[in-house]
Formats: sequence, structure tokens, C-alpha cells
Amino acid sequence: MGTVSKALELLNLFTRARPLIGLSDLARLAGVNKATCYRLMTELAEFGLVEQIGTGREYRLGPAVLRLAVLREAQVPMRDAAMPVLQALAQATGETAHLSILIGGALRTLAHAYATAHATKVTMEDAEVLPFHATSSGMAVLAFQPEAFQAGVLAAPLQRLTEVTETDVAALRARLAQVQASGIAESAGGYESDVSSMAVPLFDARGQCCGGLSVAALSSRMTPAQRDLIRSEITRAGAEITTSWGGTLPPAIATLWRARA
Amino acid sequence: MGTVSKALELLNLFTRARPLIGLSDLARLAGVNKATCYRLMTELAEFGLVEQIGTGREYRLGPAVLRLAVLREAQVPMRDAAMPVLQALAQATGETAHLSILIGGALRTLAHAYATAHATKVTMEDAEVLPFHATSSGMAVLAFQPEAFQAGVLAAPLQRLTEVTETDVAALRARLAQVQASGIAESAGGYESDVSSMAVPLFDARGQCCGGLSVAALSSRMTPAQRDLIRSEITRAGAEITTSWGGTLPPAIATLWRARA
DNA sequence: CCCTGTTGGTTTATTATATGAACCGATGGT
DNA sequence: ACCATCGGTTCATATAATAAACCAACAGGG
Repeated sequence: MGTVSKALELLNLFTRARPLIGLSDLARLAGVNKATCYRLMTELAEFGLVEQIGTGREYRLGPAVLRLAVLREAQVPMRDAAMPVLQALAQATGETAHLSILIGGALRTLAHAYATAHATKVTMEDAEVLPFHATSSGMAVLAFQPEAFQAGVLAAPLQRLTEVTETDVAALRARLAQVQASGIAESAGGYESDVSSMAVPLFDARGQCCGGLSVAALSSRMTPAQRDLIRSEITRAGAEITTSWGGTLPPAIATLWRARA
Repeated sequence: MGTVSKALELLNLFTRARPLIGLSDLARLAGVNKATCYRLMTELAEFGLVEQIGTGREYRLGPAVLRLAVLREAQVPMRDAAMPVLQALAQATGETAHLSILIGGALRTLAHAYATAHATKVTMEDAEVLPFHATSSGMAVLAFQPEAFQAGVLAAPLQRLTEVTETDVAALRARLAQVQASGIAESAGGYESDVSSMAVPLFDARGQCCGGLSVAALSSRMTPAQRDLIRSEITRAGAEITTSWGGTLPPAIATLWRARA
């Protein structure tokens, strides 16, 4: 593996749940020598991608990531464009809306929005990397990836997160076909017990599926009427985000969604 | 130089004015071999920090920077916290407000806000790296850096951007002392002709000056009354941003600003 | 107070890794 | 048909990354 990849792997260790990491921890987590880790972090820090803070000299992400993000958003405003739609979706459905995008072959959380309606809401703060096979967003996105990508995902070990998580490859392939045919993915309790969700794929300017939009609710609240509402709202929001990204909805999907809504 | 630094240097080549760069250009700009550049970019792309787009296979910043920024803002909300204050400052003064932060030893633009009042406004879109000696923000920040840092900046060649850009080291040191004594920096035409500006330093939780806040106006509009208004508003906004960053205003500055306002 | 196990940081010889010149096929202009 | 460019690839060479060992400093525990 290249040195650069090792350094970037270090960056990936920072999560919402673990925002501050000391040198030794970092080396252990990444499985690299402490001296190596030190040198890599020094280089990252020089560039401002990480910074050392406080007495423990722990590291955290630095200000440079902000600048890069501002630059990226100025050119390709994905987050800024999607946020209002995401919030409107949460409000309209009264549930938690969730936006994720493909980064380096993994589906990662970009933002979420909560409705003010319910006291009990599905929180997804900690879900940073979404398993494709166990989430509606994951299935929605995976269904519209190239066959090679799907094969790679399905070839890897599929973790069983709850008692009802589907891990059978054949069954998952059948579900993917279903998602392709309906333009929408549904999931019940596969990621977390008692949580049901629906998701749609999002497309970029190249026409490639690069993210997913989902609405998650407590399974007890997922009545037929609520499902109809969510389906109608999420397809509308999905189309809106895709077009706001300069993306083009595949014609097949556009007709599917129009028929439902 | 380490390999990682070379890769990160490549990232730094992307600017608002030059958001898309081809492989050969990239190699030329960075002064590295094309093969090396290719390998580095491939590694960066694998991580999602850059992506290839369109027919020319040009590169641009990738979605991973977004994710990192979201993570950083969740822990240290610098931009989110400062934006409303920045906009209010622009509105209150009727001029262009500008926020910059220290990244890797350079002062870089993070955000700006325009007032709706005037038809002619000072645009600073393209200023990505602010020269310390020629801008009010630069002087405001530099004045509150460690002596070693100041010496390093003043030892480097100081570019003459306009006819009135101060490049004499002794004179600049005198100005820095003046900034330290007043808690505010002023500049007239040193960066761009006919543009005057005032700036204040911003401090982080460690009490270190890590950024600057400025208001820029056409010199013709910078009347004594307007200067008083800007001075009053910018110190208030500066204090607000600093505290919203969890920072502590140095007591000396706090009293200076209170006396003026 | 010593003992032990941390921590962040530094040094060293060893070797794995990055490098750059040359080459390739494709593309676009003249 | 030509020439210059493009993105991408190859491979011998040499540079730059590595890992173990070692610091000094700190924090409990007995």
C-alpha cells in the first residue's frame, strides 16, 4: 500500500464518536508503527488537515478540511443544495431523513434532519458507514451500481446486525432486482431492530448513482398510510435533489416515481 | 520532502479560479513527474479526496472533503458559528466582510459576505491566500503571532502588489506594533488600489490568534464616520466570533475594543 | 518511594517504496 | 500525414519510508 493511502487511512479513523485520538491510539488503530504514525501525522498537521490540541497532545481534524470543502461546494454544491430539501422531507413526513453519498466505495452519512413532530425519533448520529446489505439507503444505491461493484460488495462478508438482517447473497440479489424494478428500497429492522426505512437513489451529472436519500421511522409508526406518504414525499425529494445536483434521473426511474406519486 | 506532503501539495493546487486540472497540468504545476503525479492522484481519488470528471478526465476535489468538513464542524463549528455574524457585519456596515483563517502557516479565505446596500461592492472571490504584509487581515493576524512566525514572514520576499504596498520590514514592524497597541489593523490600497479595509484578529480556545475578520470598502466611501462605524461594528463582531469559537479575547484587546466601542 | 505501564517523541540501520525517463495508443489541430 | 498533446503504463534505480529500540515525562498503585 502506498504511503499516501496510509496517511489518508489515518484521517479516516476520526469519527463523530471518536473525534480526538492520541498518537499511540492512532498507531494502534491504523496498525502502523508509532514512529511512522508520528511522521505521517506531522505531515498532515503541516498541511492543516489535522491539528494537535490540549494537554494530551491529541489530534483532531484541522481547519484545512474546511477550506477544501468550501472550494468543493463552490464548484459542486451537493450538501448546500440538498440540505433544505432534506429538512423539508423530514418535516413533511414527520420522521428522520438521512442523506448519504458514495465515498471511496463506501456509503457514508453526509447529513440528517429530524422532524419536530415526534418526541421519539430515530437518531442515526453514529452511523457513519452504512452497510449496503442492511440499510434501505445501501440497497437503493447498490441497486444502481455497475455489476462489478455489486459483486464486490456481495462477495465480502455480510455482517448480521439484527436477527432479521438478510445475509443471503441470492436473496439480496432478488431484493436488488426488486429495487431496480420499483425505484425505491424498503427495509425493516435489518440495521436496527424496530426501525423501518425507505430510500431512493440519487444521481449526479454523469447519470451515475452517487448517493441515497432515506426516511427512517419506528416500525410501529410505519402504517400503510405512512408508507404511502413517505413514498410520495421521498420520490419527490429524491428527484429534486438529483436535479439540483445537475443530475439526470434515469427515464425508467422517472416514470416509476411519477406513476406512484 | 515526504511523499504525503507532495500529495497534499497537489490538493492545494485546486482553487476557485482553477477548480479543474488535468494530469499533465497538475504535474507541471506541482513540479513533479507525470507518473508520480498520476500515482498520487490515483491514491487521492481512491480515498475520494479528488475525482475524475468528464471527457478530459480532469480532476477536481472529491466528496470526501465534504465528509471531513462535516466531521470537523461537528466538533469545532468555526464556519457555521461565524457565518451569521459575518453576514450581520456586512449588513451593518454596508460593505464587504471577509473571514480568513490560518492554515498551515498561510492566511486563507474561509468565507465572505456582501451587503445589499451598494451596487458597487468590493469582491474578493479570488483572494485565496492573503499576503500578510499587504492586507489588513494579514497584519491583524500577524501582529498576534509568535515572534518566530513574524520573523519568518518578514524574512520572505514581500511582493509589491500596488504602488503603495509597504514592503519595508522596519516600517511593517512599526505597523505591527501599532496594531498590537490598537487591537485593530487598517490598510489602504496596499492589496488593491482604491480599496481600504479594517481588520481584527480572532482567537481560538487556546487563546491563539487563528484568523482574522475584515471589512473592505472602496477608499472613496471610507469617510471618518464610516471608519468609526466599521471600527465599532467589527470589534463587536470580532469579539462575538471569538467567543462563539470558545476562544478567549486577550484582556488587553478586550479593554481596547471596549474603550473604542 | 519505587515499580510498572503509559504517554509523545526521537534515533538508527534496513529495505521497501517512490521515482522519472522512456514508451504507448488515442485524440485533436494544422 | 504530421506533430504535439493528452492520460496512462512500464521498469531499473535510488530515495524515502519503515520498525525496533530508546528517551524523558507523567500517572497511578503498592
